[in-house]
Amino acid sequence: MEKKPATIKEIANRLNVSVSTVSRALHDHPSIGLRTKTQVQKLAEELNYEPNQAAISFKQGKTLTLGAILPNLGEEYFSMAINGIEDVATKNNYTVLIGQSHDDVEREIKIVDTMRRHRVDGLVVSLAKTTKSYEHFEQLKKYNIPIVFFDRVPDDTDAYCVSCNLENSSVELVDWLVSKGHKQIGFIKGPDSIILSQERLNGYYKGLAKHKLKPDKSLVVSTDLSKAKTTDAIHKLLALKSRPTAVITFNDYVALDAIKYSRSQGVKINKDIFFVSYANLPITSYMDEPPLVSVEQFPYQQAEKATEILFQLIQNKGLKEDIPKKLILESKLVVNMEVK
Amino acid sequence: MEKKPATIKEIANRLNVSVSTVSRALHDHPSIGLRTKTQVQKLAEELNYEPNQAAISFKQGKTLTLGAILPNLGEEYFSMAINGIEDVATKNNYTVLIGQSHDDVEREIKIVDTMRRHRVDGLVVSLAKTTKSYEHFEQLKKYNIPIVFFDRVPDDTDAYCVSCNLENSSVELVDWLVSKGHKQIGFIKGPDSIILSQERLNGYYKGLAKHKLKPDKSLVVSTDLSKAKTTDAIHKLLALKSRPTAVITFNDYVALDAIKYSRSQGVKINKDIFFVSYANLPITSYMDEPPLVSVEQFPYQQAEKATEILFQLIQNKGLKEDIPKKLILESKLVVNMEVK
DNA sequence: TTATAAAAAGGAAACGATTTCGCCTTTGTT
DNA sequence: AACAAAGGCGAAATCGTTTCCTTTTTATAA
Repeated sequence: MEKKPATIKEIANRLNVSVSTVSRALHDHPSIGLRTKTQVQKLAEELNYEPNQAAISFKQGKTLTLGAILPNLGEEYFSMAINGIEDVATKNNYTVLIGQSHDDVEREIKIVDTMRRHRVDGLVVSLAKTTKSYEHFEQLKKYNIPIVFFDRVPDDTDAYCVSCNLENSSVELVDWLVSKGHKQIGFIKGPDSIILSQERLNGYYKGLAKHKLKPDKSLVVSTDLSKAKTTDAIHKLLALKSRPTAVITFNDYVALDAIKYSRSQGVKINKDIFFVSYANLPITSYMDEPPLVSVEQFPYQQAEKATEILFQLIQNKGLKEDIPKKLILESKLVVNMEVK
Repeated sequence: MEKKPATIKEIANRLNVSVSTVSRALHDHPSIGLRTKTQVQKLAEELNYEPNQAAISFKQGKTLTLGAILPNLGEEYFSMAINGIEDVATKNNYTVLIGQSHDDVEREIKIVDTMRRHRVDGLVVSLAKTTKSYEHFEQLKKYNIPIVFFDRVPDDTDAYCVSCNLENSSVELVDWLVSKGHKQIGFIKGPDSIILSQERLNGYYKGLAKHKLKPDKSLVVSTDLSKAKTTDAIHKLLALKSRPTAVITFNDYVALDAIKYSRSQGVKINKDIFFVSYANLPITSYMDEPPLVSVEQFPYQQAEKATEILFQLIQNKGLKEDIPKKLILESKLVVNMEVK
């Protein structure tokens, strides 16, 4: 019971052949005779032989391991994303090493370090919301470890990124609200460090312009995504003399916090004030008063695409010219049918 | 830019010392003189030397990698658990290889295989709900890969397990309901393959007995945790001539599905029927009508403990006698304060 | 000084698998 | 019958580190 796993050497000894023969036999190499081949394979089976992945990784300089660095798996958005990563990895016979930054740059840096030491073959990353400098990722180039970012992508033209275009659907969000008769549309903005915060805002302004509504600074408030700041933000909107009749929130979590606070202030949700949002998370289906409309950002697909691109990078160690640096998926407006 | 990472050999050559000296210098070995030591360390710094983890893993037969096999990270319960695993792993300088079974045994088996090939040093596992045979885990003993299960643990006296005692709090759940005047208490049971399903039920019966309420088979219905089956289950309860005034559900997700369906049937939640549950997930805090009481099962702590035990097993390759096979944490009744 | 111990450093094997090169048999061709 | 081609296999290098065992150098005591 305490015996070590069988090695090629052992098989070789027992059969009185060389290790090279065993290795080749196990790989179905043409230069090994049928007799020896079957003999070897049979014994390997019997001895329960498993190639030592660590040895192979070492020899080949490939670990068959991918790193995934995400802000927080507790957010459904990212747990959906990890599924995309895992699925593609599995298809390619890879495993996934995980690291959560918990939206903390320091932690992110440490994780990158660990991943590098473990010599992962590549990295799929969604940035912490506080990440502003990308040095820790730059380093990896020296080690030839390719990276693909998704969703929370860096502001770096040279990086491979997969993200969702939110501007168009932000405009559509305004379209939809206007079509329902709204003229005072509030906007809860996310942190500037997240690039897509700006994209959402741009769409919002474009949408207003499209409908000849003039933008009103007081209708735009910010949150760092914490419950406290979100509450502050919605509080400001509620306190306005001309209260908005609809509010676009950064994402579903922000929407939920905002909705909760609003309700506590006696606001009738989706009546006095309509809430619309981004992400379209499954958990909102459990809500009694979910955001009426949410922009689906396809986290699974984003992560899936990102991982596929990563594999291209891993394989095409040479010609990377034909791999697009920026892949932009289109987001999609989803109207919650159950409501109304 | 295309140069390979620096190796010990390179450092040795440049300084005209042997590789063994470099290796020892980097490890602060006493038999290396201060002069050489600092020289080596300085050059290592300059060359940006990083030990090749793959080589070390290979040499030492340790990968500094842990496997975590969980049903589904999309469930908040397990994403909280993975945090516990990751935190302990990080503290021990380990990384976590992840695998989601998605509650499918076949997938679970494949993941175990992959993990074994990658020669993880140990495994933290929460079983798929359909897992009934544990052969795929048994095998790992041959490879000396220790396993610790948590929450969804096997029915195997020989396995290391960390779980929560739910019987006591199930009794308390009944206590609480009875104290609120309930006499007709429904129970939505989970699948038998999950051991804790039975424990919950036992507690329920004990609780009834304690208060001299006689058990009524028709008040106990089952779900496989899918939305459809849960809906079936709650439907049966609602159809009873003597409807329950309170329902104990398998977990928060089941509660949410049941609540949703009940509401659609015109039931006034936590008025006509009170819902209580297990898990106490953060997402329920977003609900307007969450389960009134939920049994906190401390997923983070369970996973944390499990991982700590795993490290003991990894380290004490010899004397495992003093490590408890079954660690049982106590669950805790949490009354949702915001409601009522 | 010399003998001897302690300190510092080097040599080399080992870990498990892959792979290049080359050797020795067959077998086939003319 | 002679020689080439191909089939089947082995030896050895290699990947980067660690570690046991020597060897050399330096310091200390006799």
